Amino acid sequence: MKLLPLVFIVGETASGKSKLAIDLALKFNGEIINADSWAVYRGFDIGTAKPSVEERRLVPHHLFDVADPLAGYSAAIFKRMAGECIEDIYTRKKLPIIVGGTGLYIDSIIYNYIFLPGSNLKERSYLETLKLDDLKTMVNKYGFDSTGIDLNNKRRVIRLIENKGKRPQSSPMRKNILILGLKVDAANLENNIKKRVKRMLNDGLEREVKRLVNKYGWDIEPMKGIGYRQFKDYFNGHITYDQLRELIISDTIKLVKKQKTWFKRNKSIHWLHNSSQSVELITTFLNKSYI
RNA sequence: GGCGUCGUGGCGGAGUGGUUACGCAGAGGUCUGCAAAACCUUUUACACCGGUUCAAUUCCGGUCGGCGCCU
Repeated sequence: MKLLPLVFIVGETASGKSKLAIDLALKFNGEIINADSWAVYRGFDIGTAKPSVEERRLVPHHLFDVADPLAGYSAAIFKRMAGECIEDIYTRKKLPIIVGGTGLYIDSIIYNYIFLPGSNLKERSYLETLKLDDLKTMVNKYGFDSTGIDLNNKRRVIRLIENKGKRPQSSPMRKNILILGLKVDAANLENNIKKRVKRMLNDGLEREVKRLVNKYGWDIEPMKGIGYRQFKDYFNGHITYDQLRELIISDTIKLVKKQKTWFKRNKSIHWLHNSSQSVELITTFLNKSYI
């Protein structure tokens, strides 16, 4: 059985993925699936640069606002939901376009990751209280195979214990996919990020953060994101508004570097330099596929 | 002008007569239920000149610069 065609648009923050996705969805009768780990949270709108109401009216957008900030989210949940969306879009004879900058989420679909069961909250919070050395001792005691596990990384060791030594699975790259990558050169990127952050602040990011903090406090996971956590010091008076803005900008640049590192290793990405290229690539791709 | 004090890599900040402290930033990388996370590797220095010493960033003298006090 041949898999139906699937298009990905990946790349770093502020590279223009969302806009390209809308253009392509309009042109190729597509629907957009979000693969950004922060835009899934309800209420986290401005800081995550979610598409506007008008944009969402133009093209169906999926997997935005699907997570309760208190409940959290994960790559495994994303993979399941995205799978459902993809099937759903196929039944409508439309083209799914997965768009996002979270490498792990993208890979979970490309390589069909089979995640192991989630963690037990009680066990997790207990394991988190232990020191890394104790966790390692535990691994040895139970005889779990730690080959390939980063034993300096507490989270990985905890996962190994939770999984009782079992390892997750993956498959070779999914067939019949097209991965488009958006890249911006360093000088422009920094400029884009500066503009983007200024825009967010003008659009009322401060109000949004204030509202979210009042509702959830600082400790929930999505509050630790860029454009949110930096406000804590600002509200406390430890930094000025200018410092706040610069901090958000530099943290965004750091994020972009990590995103680049992730996508660099996927040799199947077609890196684009202009949007017309993407139209040609998809046209060719769809001619070889069938819906 | 005199006395004292300080002068460490992009920034912050230890320390020593003879193995690069360290943190941040920078560079590279890992990545399967927190991934905008977590973790790993790594570049850059001891203001300048002279002296003592087998050996000086570390001791001594001077120069320059910062800071403080005094006249």
